[in-house]
Amino acid sequence: MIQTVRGTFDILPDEVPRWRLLEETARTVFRCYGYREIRTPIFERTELFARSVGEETDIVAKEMYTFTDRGGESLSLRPESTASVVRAYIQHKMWTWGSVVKLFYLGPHFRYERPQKGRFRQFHQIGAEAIGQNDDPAIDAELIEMVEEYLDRLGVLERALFINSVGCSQCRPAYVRRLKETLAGVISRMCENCQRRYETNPLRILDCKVEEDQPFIERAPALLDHLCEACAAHFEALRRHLEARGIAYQIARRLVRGLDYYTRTAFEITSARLGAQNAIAGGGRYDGLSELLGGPPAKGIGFALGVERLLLALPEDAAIVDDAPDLYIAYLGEAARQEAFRVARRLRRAGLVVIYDFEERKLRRLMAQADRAKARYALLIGEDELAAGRYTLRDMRTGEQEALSEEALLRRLVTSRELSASGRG
RNA sequence: GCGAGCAUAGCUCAACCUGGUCAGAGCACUUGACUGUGGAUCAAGGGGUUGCGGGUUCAAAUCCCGCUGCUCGCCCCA
Repeated sequence: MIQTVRGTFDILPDEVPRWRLLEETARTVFRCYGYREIRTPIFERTELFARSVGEETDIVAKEMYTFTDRGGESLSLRPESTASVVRAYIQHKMWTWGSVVKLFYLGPHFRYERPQKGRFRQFHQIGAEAIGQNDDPAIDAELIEMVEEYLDRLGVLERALFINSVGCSQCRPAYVRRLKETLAGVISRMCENCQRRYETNPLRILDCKVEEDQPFIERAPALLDHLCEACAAHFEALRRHLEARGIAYQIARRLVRGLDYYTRTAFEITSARLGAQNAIAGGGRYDGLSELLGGPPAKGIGFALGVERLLLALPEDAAIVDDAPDLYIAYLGEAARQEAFRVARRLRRAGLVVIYDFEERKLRRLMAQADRAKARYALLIGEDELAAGRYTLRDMRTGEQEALSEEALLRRLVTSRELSASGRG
């Protein structure tokens, strides 16, 4: 039997409503903040990710699905989307669109990782980017507010917002040197991972969770205390903006981001309901990424959110069955069968969800089918109905039945559908 | 890349430790009790080379080895 590839899965019809809820709520909320949807290709030139995400990062070094196409070009399935969006910003000269361009995206992304709870090889992200000449911290605060608003609307509980600043090209290199100097004498006593990070990505040492390493990390200088004046002012302003907006946050002095392009603002939203992979959303500022990709100077901030993880943190009752049929037609006999097909077509044209069985069965079985399909109404067409020119409509909730002409039937069903639609809100 | 756990009917599981009555149950499915009326009840039925391969044994779902897959954790990240 051929099965789904490791780390991938089918989203079956029963689960699709939950996915649609997340996607449609995102579109609704982000649009209110002036963000517009962009759809970039699923694969790009490998170079795009190598230059933006960073050659040395795990994502690029060992997690990308990279292949050579028939033209000999190295391409990669996207492991994230910020690089693509910035590429599009440059390619389509979006700086001419206005001072800050706000875009959002959603779709599948790919990383070759060992699957576990909340982590897959094909996974889905929803994200947004604000790119332009302006790096006003109010833009950062608004973006964070938007994510919080989105999660509030979905009812995601047990979550926390952490913020930090990772500095800029002015202050971070000096800090990293200072960090390495501080740890130089003790690094040999720290865990293997930290020894490796010391060489590849010293900032990540701050993230280490090994108990024995904590005393060393506690004594290490914090990036927040070594920001340049401009970065420090930016971070203070961000805090004031968040407070003015009534958004509760915690400062996580050890929060760093894994991708090379991040600068200044870094934030993360976690949920206690997830497991080891407890980050639902993460993001930050990436001033200078445009230049890195050969574009004009530009500032930017964005975030990405893991759909599979968000699903884990969603309330149980968020699943809504939105495709229950309006009508199940139970016909008896060949003549009634033809009549059923004709009536169904007319009702479907009016937007009603109409189903029937293709097999002849006893009426008892047909009614059971209607019940199981959760149809709102059942329509009976048999010899009596054909002779009278009126169909028997049964309300599956109350069991009440009445004989209706085709016109009356259409009116009744359309009205019923409108009522239930407005009732659901 | 590393570590641990688990693979029995469509689904959830039992039998495995202490090898040996045909591998069972619930749910789901089909049919009937109920000739044109659903949800309940009762009955009958279909569906498994116990993940794959090898070994031990008179005998393997059960014990041993290998492989594959899944899950969780490390790592990394959303």
